[in-house]
Amino acid sequence: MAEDDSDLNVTRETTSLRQLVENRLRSAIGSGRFKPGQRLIERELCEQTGVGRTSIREALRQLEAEGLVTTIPHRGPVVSTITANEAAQLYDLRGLLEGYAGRECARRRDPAIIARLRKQFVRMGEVAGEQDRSNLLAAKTEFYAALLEGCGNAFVERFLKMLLNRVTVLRMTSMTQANRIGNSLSEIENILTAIENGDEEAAERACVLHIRNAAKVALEALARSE
Amino acid sequence: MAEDDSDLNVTRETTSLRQLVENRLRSAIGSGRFKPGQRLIERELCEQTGVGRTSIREALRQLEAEGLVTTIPHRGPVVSTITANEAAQLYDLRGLLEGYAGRECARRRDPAIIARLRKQFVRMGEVAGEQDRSNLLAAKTEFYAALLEGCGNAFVERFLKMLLNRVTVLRMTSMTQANRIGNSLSEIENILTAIENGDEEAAERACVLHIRNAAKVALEALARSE
DNA sequence: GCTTGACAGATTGTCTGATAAGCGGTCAAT
DNA sequence: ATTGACCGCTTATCAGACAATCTGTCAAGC
Repeated sequence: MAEDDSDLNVTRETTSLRQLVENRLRSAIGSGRFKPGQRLIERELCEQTGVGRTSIREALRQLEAEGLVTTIPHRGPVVSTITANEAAQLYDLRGLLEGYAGRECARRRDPAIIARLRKQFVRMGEVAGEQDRSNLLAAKTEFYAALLEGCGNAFVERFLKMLLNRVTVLRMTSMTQANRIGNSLSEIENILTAIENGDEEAAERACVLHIRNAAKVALEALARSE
Repeated sequence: MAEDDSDLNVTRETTSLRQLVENRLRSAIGSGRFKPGQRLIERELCEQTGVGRTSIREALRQLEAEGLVTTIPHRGPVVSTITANEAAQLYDLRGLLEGYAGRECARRRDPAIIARLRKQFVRMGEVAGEQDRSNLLAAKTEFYAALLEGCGNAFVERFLKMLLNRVTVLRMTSMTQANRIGNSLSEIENILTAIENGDEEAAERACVLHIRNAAKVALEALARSE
């Protein structure tokens, strides 16, 4: 267990092609470059990425397992769509898991995690006024990442990451992040202070409330768009 | 929505080969035919299943995404092992999710689900005395399946299925199902009656308690085996 | 004896090309 | 308007090939 900070751990960046493709596709879907419902034709992906069909197909299988794409037999993969009903379930579960994560963060009070959370919160405040929302979104993403890692449960972390990917796609469907993102700042502050104070109950409640509010906005927008 | 029970919905049996392979491998792992830590060599799997490498590999990618196998670069896939620490996290999350499932079952009180639960519970009682535990295990599996479906949340259902698969592998690691399975009958009865009564709190508590007890036994056995 | 370096075998990672099968749309015939 | 045959597109799956890389071994050197 002799791990000092002089990190010799060389994690090779040369990941497998499949892995790269997987990440590329994931972010392409998350960013809206591939829209929900859109067909993803293997041959086209081959041309666009420059890799063989093998790697494309295997990457697609993983995304399929994550629920990000749905494969229709003999028709091919499409970017997963989501119904209002499923979206509600998604947010329900997210609330449950993120509540757990918040609670655990508050219980553990890992200084490193808290520092990361606070840093991102501060950054959110700084960039909240900007026209371009991408900085704010980035800070928020980082905040969540810290929250997930902080809960100390790899399974929760993994599942929440999956759910977040799906939520991102949902945003693409219903085009609803701009207004909401500002309002949620105070909610996030509540989460942060509860964690800093080690108040498990409050942290859980704050997380759940935060997700509930997000869910409300998203579901309304989704209903409107149908 | 005119769906009567004369079900014309012909869902093709002829699933894809990849799907079949995936299920085969999953159950081979779940049944202990492939043991944790064991290497799974593609070519051997090809010979054993009689399908090409493509299908094998794609099936492996899905199992990898589920966490059931771990692929070591340029070395190949192995059946995932699990540390005591991870196992504790696994059970924590399972408690959380199954608690939710129990609560939701109690809230919804779907008669069809309740009937299934009760049926399996009765069956458990009938076969509890048998020397061969497989009937009991089957009933328990069915009971869980009904509980998961009954919660009405596809995401919860899916995640819990993943976790259950991992737990099954864990059993293979620590060889500990025989004694426990009998003791849990009364716990299961508590779950069932709480759901039948529509008592959400009690259902959640009963589920969580059930998992906690299961976790304790499993973790002790796991610790002993290390 | 222990470390180092080189070598060989095993296995995956990836590509290519080929064939069969299934889905969806078109279009003529009834 | 419905039916049925036809056709193109795309996947599903296979076989074979080659490079990259991991692992273990074994001899050489200190």
